Amino acid sequence: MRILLVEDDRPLSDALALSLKNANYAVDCVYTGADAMTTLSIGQTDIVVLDLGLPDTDGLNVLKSIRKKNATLPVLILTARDKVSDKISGLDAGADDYLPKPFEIDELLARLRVLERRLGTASQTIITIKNVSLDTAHHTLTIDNKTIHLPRRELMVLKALIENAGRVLSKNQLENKLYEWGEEVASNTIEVHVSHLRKKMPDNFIKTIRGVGYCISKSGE
Amino acid sequence: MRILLVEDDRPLSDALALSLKNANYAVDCVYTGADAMTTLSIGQTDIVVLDLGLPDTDGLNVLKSIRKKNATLPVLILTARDKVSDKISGLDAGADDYLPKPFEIDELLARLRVLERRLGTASQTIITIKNVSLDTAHHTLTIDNKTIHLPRRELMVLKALIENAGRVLSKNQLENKLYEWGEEVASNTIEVHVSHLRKKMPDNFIKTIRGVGYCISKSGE
DNA sequence: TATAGTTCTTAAGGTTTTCTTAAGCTTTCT
DNA sequence: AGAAAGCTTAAGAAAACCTTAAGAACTATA
Repeated sequence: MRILLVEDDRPLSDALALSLKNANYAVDCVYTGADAMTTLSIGQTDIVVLDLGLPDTDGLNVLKSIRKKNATLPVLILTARDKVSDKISGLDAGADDYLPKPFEIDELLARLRVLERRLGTASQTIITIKNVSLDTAHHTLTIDNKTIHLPRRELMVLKALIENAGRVLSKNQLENKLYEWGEEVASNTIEVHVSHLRKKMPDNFIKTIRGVGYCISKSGE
Repeated sequence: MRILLVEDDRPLSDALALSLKNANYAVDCVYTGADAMTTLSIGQTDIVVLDLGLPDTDGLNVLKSIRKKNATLPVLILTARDKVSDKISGLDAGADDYLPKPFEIDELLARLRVLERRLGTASQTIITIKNVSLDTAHHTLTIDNKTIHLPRRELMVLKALIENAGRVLSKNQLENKLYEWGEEVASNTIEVHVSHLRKKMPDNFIKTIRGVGYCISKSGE
């Protein structure tokens, strides 16, 4: 799950980014509305966390631009303004949620989970397909009542595939879910992780679609 | 657009219903969780506005029942509880939004609009786990009927973990529970405390989940 | 206020796990 | 058969975590 964090206050941005990373999100930080739009045009963002008090433009304008191009991308607004009227205009401009500062990071995380869940990419902590269930909080995979531990990256790959069950994800898309900017990887890492995963999972659970990518079918078969 | 309003306080319910009707919603009013479920089974409801303080059951249970039957029906929670933890448990139980009382009707309406738009597209003093029990009031730890003294910080770590048994707490979260503002710590303190704690506790009582944090399972194993 | 006894934080070094890379092998398609 | 794509494996590098010990910072007591 990849989050675009638009927050001009560096210390706050850094702290948030850290917490988000700890919660296993990939985070791209930008500090201006213009940069936000540029990043969004690349199309890798799953959720936007947007501070309204930006230096270059009013955050609300950024929000409106986002909405013009993408009607469904989840946007969570973050702001010091706490008048009810601000809230209302934010929500009406197309935000999916609104969190007034100061807030507790745990609440932000909870609200993000709501947005994530809504993405269809059901991201409760436990995701189940057939006899396989993945506990993303405890990093464990349970198959037929046997529980094993999964390392971070393998978990991320499996999670992405399960969340998108029925759809094919290319290696590139998977890489984008695993790695942030400037952290790109230049080898067959994904293949390796998939290989490791397969050893731990039922046969043929992760299918390869040659020339396209990987896929887990919704029914598990 | 048809709203199910679940609110047991008659005057409030009447007032809300009126405002909602003025805002062009169809409103079904019920005053108990049981009635709510009955109404929902008819399947005409678009959005649920749910008060958590109901006479017959805890609103959270109603919410969970709703979620079992319908994963996507938008639910907005309304409640007097305003602790962040309440919010989080509400959101995690499947609510789409959360509005603490008292609120302004206009904000409720704005939040309803968001949901609408989307439609288009431990508190006990003594906690015991297995042979370990922690008396949070007296700051003592008892293992197999032997009482052990714990230094303050170790106790805080253990308490946090035990109170959240079954959940994984990151080092960061633990730090947040231990240190106040301006008291932040810049080293591996948590690791050290955990290390010390482990010497005093049953083997494998505190598990580490690499890349995530620490966890004590509810059963102790 | 001095002193002794705890307790806390840091930091360094050691251990274990996890990640990436790269090379060679296998499958699939033309 | 040959080429391209994918799979597997192993090894070194990197990251995360654990342990220990030393000194700083408390606390209690005289």
